[in-house]
Amino acid sequence: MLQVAYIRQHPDLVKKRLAVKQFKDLSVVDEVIRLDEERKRLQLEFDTTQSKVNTASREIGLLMGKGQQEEAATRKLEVAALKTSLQPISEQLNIVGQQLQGELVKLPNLPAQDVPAGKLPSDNITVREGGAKPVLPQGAVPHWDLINQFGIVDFETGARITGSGFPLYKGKGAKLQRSLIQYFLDYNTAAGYTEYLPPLMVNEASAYGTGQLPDKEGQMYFMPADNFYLIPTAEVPVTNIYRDEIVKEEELPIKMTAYTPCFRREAGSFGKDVRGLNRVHQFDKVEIVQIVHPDKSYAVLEEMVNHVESLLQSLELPYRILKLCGGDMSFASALTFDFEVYSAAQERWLEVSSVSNFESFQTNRMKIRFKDANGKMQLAHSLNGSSLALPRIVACLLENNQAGDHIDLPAVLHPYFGAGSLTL
RNA sequence: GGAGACUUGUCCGAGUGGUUGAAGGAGCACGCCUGGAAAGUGUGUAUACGGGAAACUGUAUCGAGGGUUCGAAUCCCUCAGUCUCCGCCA
Repeated sequence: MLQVAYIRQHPDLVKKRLAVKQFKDLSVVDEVIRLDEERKRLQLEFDTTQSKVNTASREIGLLMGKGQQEEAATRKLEVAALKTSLQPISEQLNIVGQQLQGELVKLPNLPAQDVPAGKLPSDNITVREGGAKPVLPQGAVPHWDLINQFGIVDFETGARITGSGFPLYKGKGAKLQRSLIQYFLDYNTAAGYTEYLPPLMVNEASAYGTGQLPDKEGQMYFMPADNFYLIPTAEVPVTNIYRDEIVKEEELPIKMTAYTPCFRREAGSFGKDVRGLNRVHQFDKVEIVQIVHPDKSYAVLEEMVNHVESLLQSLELPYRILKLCGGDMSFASALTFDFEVYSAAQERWLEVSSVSNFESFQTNRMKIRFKDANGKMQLAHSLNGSSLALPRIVACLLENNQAGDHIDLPAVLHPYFGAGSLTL
């Protein structure tokens, strides 16, 4: 959530930046400013009247202490009158406060200065590429065929147990998942991230904190009996670890990593985009999250990008890093880098990670703050990234390394998988 | 699932209707003391939203939300959470 004070001070700048993010309804900004002024007016009125009530009440106490009952009774009437006049003010103040909040949550985060303008994924800028696209053997097939050949993921049975998009990993397929998770977590903890295993369901306040609510509730699975949401990413529970906390400045940066399954409803997709492991309702992911000093967040973003890049390099997959344009970025992000790996048999790029700086957008909602050197309260900045989402990594590993009767695995995975290749 | 206890500031902990934003302690900051440090000692130390050039000042906040009252951390109701005992259970 943007800070009202900032909007008030820089309305034109805010509008300009929102336009980069393809946010059309700029009247929201004016409405926020108007409601904020209205709120201040009412607040002042409420405070002055309440102040009179408080003073009178104190005096009544003193009078009664002195046994001057009659005078006390007179003053009570006075207070009653004040309170009657206070009622509509307080109601109005509440309404205006809610309206202001309602408008405020409509505004996405402002994109950073160097976010490219543009609406579509094609407007994203390729920052760099790495790894070489493999030359596949004759008769190479996409991963959904390999999965069947090797008997490692069973979509039909998963669909029977739950529904489509809920893969059932089996045998070496299940072990490959476990190997990847373990490797990713080890890689992250070696870089100083603290490992967490968080709850997989969150309450409303947590979903609101990271920006999933109020806007995108349709993307999450919801359990009405208990008012819980299944997490779409570990980002939600992990970032919320510090919700409503005032941390010590020297505790920053806080680096956290977690493996969780992720649940996404993702209605409305079809065709080859969703074939096989390309897009599923439940998948495994290892996430990294940092809570940092505002002055450092862009340096940390770069550090996280490098971290994920090295991880991809270690998997020996061809990849590219994109700087997302304003129109393709998420609601809460100020700057995002997407990582895609090249799926050689499908001949397409698949997104496997998204690393973002949210600046104070999430921490403002969650009230994650620290006291700076001057003793001033400041919002921390939050960042997160995938390292990595598994299904598409698996798709690429399978497709790019297929060798007839087996699939070669990158060296880093051998100790985890207990073998150098996946065989029939 | 049943019964009970509890939820106060960064932390511990007092406080059952009237200057209580909240005693006391710890921690932290600054100063004194010291060759330096520890100990000792003095002072300060919540957040949000307002007003004010500033000094300063108003309002709210003692798990959350309602209520009673001129006045609530203190009384009542609802909800959430923590702990203990019993039951059940991987």
